[in-house]
Amino acid sequence: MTVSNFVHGKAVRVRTRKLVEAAIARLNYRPNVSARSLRLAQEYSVGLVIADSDPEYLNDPFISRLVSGLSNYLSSLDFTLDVQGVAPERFEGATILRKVGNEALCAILCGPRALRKQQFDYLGRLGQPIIVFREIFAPSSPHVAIVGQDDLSGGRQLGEHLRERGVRSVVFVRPSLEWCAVEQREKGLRQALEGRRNPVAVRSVVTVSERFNDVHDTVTRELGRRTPDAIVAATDSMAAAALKACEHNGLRVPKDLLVAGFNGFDVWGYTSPTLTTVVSPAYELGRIAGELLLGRLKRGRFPRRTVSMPVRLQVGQSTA
Amino acid sequence: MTVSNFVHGKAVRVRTRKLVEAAIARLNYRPNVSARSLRLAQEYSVGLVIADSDPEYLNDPFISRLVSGLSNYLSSLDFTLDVQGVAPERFEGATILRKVGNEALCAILCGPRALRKQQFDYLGRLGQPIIVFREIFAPSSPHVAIVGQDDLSGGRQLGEHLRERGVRSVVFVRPSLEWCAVEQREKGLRQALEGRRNPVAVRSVVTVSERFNDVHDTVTRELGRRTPDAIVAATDSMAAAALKACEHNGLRVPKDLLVAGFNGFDVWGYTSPTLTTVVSPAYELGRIAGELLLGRLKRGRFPRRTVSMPVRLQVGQSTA
DNA sequence: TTGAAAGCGTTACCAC
DNA sequence: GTGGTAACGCTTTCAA
Repeated sequence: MTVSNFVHGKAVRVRTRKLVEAAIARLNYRPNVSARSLRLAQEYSVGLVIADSDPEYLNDPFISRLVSGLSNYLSSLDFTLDVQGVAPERFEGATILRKVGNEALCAILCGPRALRKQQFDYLGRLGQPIIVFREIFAPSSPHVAIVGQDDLSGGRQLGEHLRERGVRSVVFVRPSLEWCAVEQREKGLRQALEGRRNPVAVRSVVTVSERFNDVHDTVTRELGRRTPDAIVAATDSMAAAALKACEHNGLRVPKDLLVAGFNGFDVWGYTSPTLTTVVSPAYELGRIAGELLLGRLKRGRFPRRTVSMPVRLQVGQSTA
Repeated sequence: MTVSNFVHGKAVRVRTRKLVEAAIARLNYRPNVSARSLRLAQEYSVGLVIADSDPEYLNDPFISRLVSGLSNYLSSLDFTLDVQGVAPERFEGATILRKVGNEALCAILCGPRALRKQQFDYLGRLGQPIIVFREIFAPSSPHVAIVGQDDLSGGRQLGEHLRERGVRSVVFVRPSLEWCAVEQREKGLRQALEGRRNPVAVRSVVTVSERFNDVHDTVTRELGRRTPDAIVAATDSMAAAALKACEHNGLRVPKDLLVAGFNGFDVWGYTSPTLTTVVSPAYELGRIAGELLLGRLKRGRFPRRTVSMPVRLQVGQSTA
């Protein structure tokens, strides 16, 4: 009865249509997605698994922008986004991966490279279309594509900039939890600063977490040893904390030393002085992943297996 | 065959188990969630619809924390979170509401009160367990519960604080998009400042959006007219932009005027001076909503129909 | 301990 | 234009 109507606008006599509509209203009828999915073998949903030990994983401004971009694109095609954050150690057991309830998956990995590799290979074996964000491994399975940004170049751009500013020593501040993007940023930074005729010394300092207090404490301790010409932090939030630590230690930025970060979302503008940063197209990354994934579902293969978006140096007052 | 095994650890002969395990590995078998859901009439997933005209709706630090709290709690009970952001005008058409693919729903509403009321009533008619965040309407349907925080008290606390600081005129900066929380904050602020023997003048100023530049411009324009004793912004991000506008206009905070915001997540600490703010338990709100919703699914009713979490004034340098 | 059968709500197909 | 039937993959029940 309802069926005939719901064959999606098939020709129906006016009287019948009225009848059906009345019944729908009366019974408060809404189609059951599970039954539909089962019958059609389509799920209309994409899963997103985020390996992050921080329970507030969505606070990361990069991740929240990426998720917005992805979710909005999916929404526009009537797909839903199924999110789950999971501690890196418990990645493989994640419910979102164990059940086939999503037609496709996206993943954001972190942790030591070996662990990430393991997670990456595990994803490849699932046999579902999958997009992994910001990863360096080459897609091994045809089901897997990688969407990222050129963090290596970002690091280099910032390195070149500092070199032009005449910096002779740099401290790079990064969180203990390993992220592929951070590794690349550091690598690019070192390439621009160390490997030349006039090498600039780069020293890495690890903070317990990305939280304000941890970064603030670590940088304060570091400044107690010796004041570098510049501090580069893995993210703008961390750079903001470093800035505060400088202020707290009576150092003026950019007069006594320079400070810079990465991402360029909001934080860079809140601080005094405003931060020099490398702008990430996080929202775009999410949207592109959505496009690739739905294209893959429709046409059966990825047009490209890796996408790398450009990043852009944005000079602020902190390195002026 | 596989069935017997998957009756979830029912007694199985060792040889059979091995056989089944081998088959699972060989076929790369994963149970189909749709079929399972259909059979059991359970979905193992909760939907979250966020009415926000900003496509980057998840960037809002309140929302991202709330979603983290909700999603983590759901994860811990093997539930999934299905997110969709939708423009307030198109709320009722949202895919996430039209299909029964989630056992329960959460909603964050915004926009003019009348529109919100309409959305609220629409949700009540869906007949599914639903939690609405930060809303003032009383739950009409037994399916609906409300989880919020005491923004009215937050506004009052901040108002009292400013009064103690001897403030005589206050500008309240809020975004043009109406949020229930912002209304309450303003109301509380006015209660503390206006309705007394020595009333303090409160003037509301509306910004196009919550974005840095919009707030910065609006506040700069406002400062051109007359400098109030204090600026209170609807959120810390907006307060940070206001702070920058003051700085830009050669005004020193807190010497020339005071500035304060709401939420107390991160931004308050990035600025110079650090911001006075009212701390929101956003992560907790998400977690509590998860508890209520899953409790409701299990036991058939909400133990409470409204929950209101306390907020706390945190004094920073900007009103010292 | 194993397996056969029924049924969840939907859609595709095919008679009427 | 309409409606009956089968099948999607799973779990429950019950008989072997």
